[in-house]
Amino acid sequence: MRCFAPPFAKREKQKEAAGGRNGAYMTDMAKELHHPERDQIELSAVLEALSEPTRREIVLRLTEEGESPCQAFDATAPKSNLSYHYARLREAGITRTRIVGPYRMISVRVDDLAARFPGLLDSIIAASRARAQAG
Amino acid sequence: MRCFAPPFAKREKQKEAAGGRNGAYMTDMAKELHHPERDQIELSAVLEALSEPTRREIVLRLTEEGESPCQAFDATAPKSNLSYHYARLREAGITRTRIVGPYRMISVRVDDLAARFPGLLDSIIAASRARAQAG
DNA sequence: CCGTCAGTTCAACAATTATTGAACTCCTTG
DNA sequence: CAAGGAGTTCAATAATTGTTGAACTGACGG
Repeated sequence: MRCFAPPFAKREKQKEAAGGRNGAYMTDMAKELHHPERDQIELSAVLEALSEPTRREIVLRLTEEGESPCQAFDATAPKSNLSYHYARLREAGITRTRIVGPYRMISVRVDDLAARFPGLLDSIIAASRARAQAG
Repeated sequence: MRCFAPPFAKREKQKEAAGGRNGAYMTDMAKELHHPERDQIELSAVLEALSEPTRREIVLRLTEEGESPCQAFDATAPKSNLSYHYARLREAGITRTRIVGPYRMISVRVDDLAARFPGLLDSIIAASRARAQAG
């Protein structure tokens, strides 16, 4: 946690104009993201994460295309909404995200999920595919 | 919908005492409950319903013991909370409830779920069993 | 350094979920 | 009919989820 960032002179001006924010962002946007260990992946978190349609679509496409840049999903939803969904998927142990310069590559932890909950991801993917084809 | 129930004289008194409720319950508590048709069962609803631990426990026990009276789960949570969970399971198409006098028998729609999302319920049950044994 | 881009964080907001306890409805029995 | 039991409904509440847009951070190139 870096808490000694210098004052943002430019930001002070913008704050006055936008009239929105108090306090500074002091969050450390790390170069390595946290992922739960395989044995920490919880069934409830996985089921809940995958019950949401946007997140299920992301996972479906990732299983079809393999590791992809987050950018590949830009047309799916606004950036900040996607950030939220990526975080939910990652925290649930469903995806892995690695930082490559200004980009992020995201992939499904297929092996971990299969080891942890055999058949679960496959059945959800299959159901999603059937739905996508019928729709 | 029965809308011509007589005024509840006794209830009027209790309302004064309890100081809580306005208006009459006019909901028709039918003898037959609505269940979605097999092809109306939605993946999101199923995943979300089963992401909740109490509901998952109910379903797990039902698959082990077969159709059971709701009473069998009385120790799991308070009655009103159970009513809520039963309704969520039923609406999601996961369980079937039939009314037998003052009792309700509840069962899992195993065949429907298997037909609709092959392998899904099995993998969730298996994961829940593994968890129950480890816990 | 500045400007741009990729993606995140934040706060606000609306919607939804899960829980609670009292009142309710329906059924059964005496 | 009254009483009791099974289970539901209702309204209130707290917590959580999903969305939004502005501000932010870090990387990169000129």
